[in-house]
Amino acid sequence: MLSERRLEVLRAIVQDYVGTEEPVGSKALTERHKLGVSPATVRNDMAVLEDEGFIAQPHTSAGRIPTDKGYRLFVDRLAGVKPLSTPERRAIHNFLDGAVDLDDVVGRTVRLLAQLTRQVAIVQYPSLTRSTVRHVELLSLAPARLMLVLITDTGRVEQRMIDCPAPFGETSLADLRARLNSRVVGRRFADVPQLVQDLPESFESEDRGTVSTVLSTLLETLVEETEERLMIGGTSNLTRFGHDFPVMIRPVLEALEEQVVLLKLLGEAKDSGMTVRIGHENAHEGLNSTSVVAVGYGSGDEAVAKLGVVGPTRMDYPGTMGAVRAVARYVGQILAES
Amino acid sequence: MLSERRLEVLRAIVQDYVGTEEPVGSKALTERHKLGVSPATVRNDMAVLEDEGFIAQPHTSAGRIPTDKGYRLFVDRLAGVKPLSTPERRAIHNFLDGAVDLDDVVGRTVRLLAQLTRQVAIVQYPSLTRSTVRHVELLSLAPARLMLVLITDTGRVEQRMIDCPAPFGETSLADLRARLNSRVVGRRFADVPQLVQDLPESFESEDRGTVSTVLSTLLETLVEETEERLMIGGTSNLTRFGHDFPVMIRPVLEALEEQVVLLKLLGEAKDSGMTVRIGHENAHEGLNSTSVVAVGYGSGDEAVAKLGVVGPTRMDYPGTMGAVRAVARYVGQILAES
DNA sequence: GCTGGCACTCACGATGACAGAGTGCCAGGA
DNA sequence: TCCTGGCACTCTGTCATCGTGAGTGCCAGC
Repeated sequence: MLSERRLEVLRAIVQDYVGTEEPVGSKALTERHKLGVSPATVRNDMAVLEDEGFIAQPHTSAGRIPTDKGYRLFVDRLAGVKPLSTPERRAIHNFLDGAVDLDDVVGRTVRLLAQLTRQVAIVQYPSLTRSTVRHVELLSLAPARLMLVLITDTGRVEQRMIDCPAPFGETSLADLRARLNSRVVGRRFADVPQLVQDLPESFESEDRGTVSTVLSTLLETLVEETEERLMIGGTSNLTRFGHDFPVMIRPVLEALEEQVVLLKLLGEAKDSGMTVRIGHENAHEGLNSTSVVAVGYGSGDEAVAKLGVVGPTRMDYPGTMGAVRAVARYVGQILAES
Repeated sequence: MLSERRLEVLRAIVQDYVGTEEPVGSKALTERHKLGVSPATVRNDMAVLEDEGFIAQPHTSAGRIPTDKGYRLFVDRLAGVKPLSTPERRAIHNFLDGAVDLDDVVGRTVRLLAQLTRQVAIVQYPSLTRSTVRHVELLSLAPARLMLVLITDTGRVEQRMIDCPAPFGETSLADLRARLNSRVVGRRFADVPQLVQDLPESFESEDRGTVSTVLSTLLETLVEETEERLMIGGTSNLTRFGHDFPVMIRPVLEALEEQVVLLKLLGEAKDSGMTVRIGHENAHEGLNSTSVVAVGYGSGDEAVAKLGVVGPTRMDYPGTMGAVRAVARYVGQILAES
């Protein structure tokens, strides 16, 4: 259907439009790109591309702009991932190497990503359930008050207060702590529920209530959707959205404030490989005029969480994808070292 | 200088302008408010108010709008703090009571405040240094790897990884943990440095290095400016900023992304009582056209942190102040209970 | 299947007229 | 001394008009 040249025309339109933010016409195209044909020919090609739904006119007698479908084709077939420049690569290292703490890593990553892509960055904390248990700690804060601390191999630390049904002695506490750890350390959090199921049975009846309470708090902490956390940054980049920006920006800001929406957004991304969702491909209505580029990251082969950026559909896809991928890889490395 | 009636005129101007977002003229004023005088008289009063710098004209033959100085006078002498309605009060309770966790409390507070005031909300986590030590925990994650966990009476939990210079035995660990806690529990974090100063001396020389490392990590965690954390929300309310909003919004978004700026902003607020900073009274340039309403909150008399909102200078001061104060009080209560 | 030419469309900017809101000032009255 | 009504003036915002230019679609010819 689409000859090589027509694809070339589409690519040129996307590139020009991303650069100039203005509808691009046939004449300008032939001037800026060596297509080897006349404007009239390009016009014919454009008419075809428009029929097929890849480009559109804001109004008669204006240039064309790519549609979501056009960007989709561009991303899938016409563009690669642009590798970062050496200075950019170095910037990533410099910026992330100073982190002292998982919060710090995530915070720096968000800022870095926002800066590199000049868009809104979202970084999910390593998911508990997909991580491995490094340690589980139980502290006694008051006679009938415990604190449960979960530590993952990715450096994430989660804590919960527990009000015990009955006072819990130091010996019982040490006992529970030891048994708990011997069962779960080194295992995946997702498997923890099974591994601790029968634990209350092995305790004296007076302690059994407390042990059950502790375990149920532990399990609650692991519930997906609840345990997910994320950080967001670079919202001021939304101001570069375009001329029609007052209209566009509000729903986007609103969507970005809803953790649930963002988590769903990242959740829709594939577990492996990069996911690009363009305009209306995003389920959330407020994000219908944005594109999301997301990718999983992790210390090993498996992704423990995702990160990505949100920007106007009119974005530099190759560059953005390159930055997102590079950052994700390096964050993975850092987590592996910690 | 300023007669009672002139102040009344200023109040009317502020109220109308806040409501309509449009310069207010003498005729409209006399119609909407029972000033008991004619437009011409109001015009004369306005001329005086303008001479004194309380109001200004965007251009000749337009109505007047209050200046920063005008708002200042309004806040100081013409308006009180508007108490919340019962439904609003109830909403605060309902919204905050479900929190399970300090993160949760802070998160809910931010959302609540943003919703009540329809502005950008900022909530600082309880400062470590101003809180009291509830517990200090040391965990051994690997032979030469410790985790330090600090727990405050306000429910804040902070953790740090520590790489020890030498392996550290379980006995030494228990010893250090016990001595540390016996010295600091119940004391203010600010006093901790003095209290632990001489601790390394009482340890065997082989452990002394590790003990020092632990202590220095502990002290680093307490450094002001570093230990401060905060959460922000309601940025989508910036879209209600006004017509000239594309220009205004960018610097504000940028400022809001800089934790340092925000911390300084809250830091400028008085420790007790409510602080209102109007327009140019804010040191940060990007916030020159915003006002900040901030107040300290705490579980007792003393403030452990601050919270507040950022909005256009053209804001409903009495209402905003009422909401900020009410939320701060209730958050204080919640912290005291936890 | 490509090209040049041509008529047509439409957004955008400049211009000018006009209405409306608001002001400042002044002279007269309480 | 202070308030008021009246009046001339200023300025913005809006609307209609018009010309320009970019861009299109179509067609006939190569």
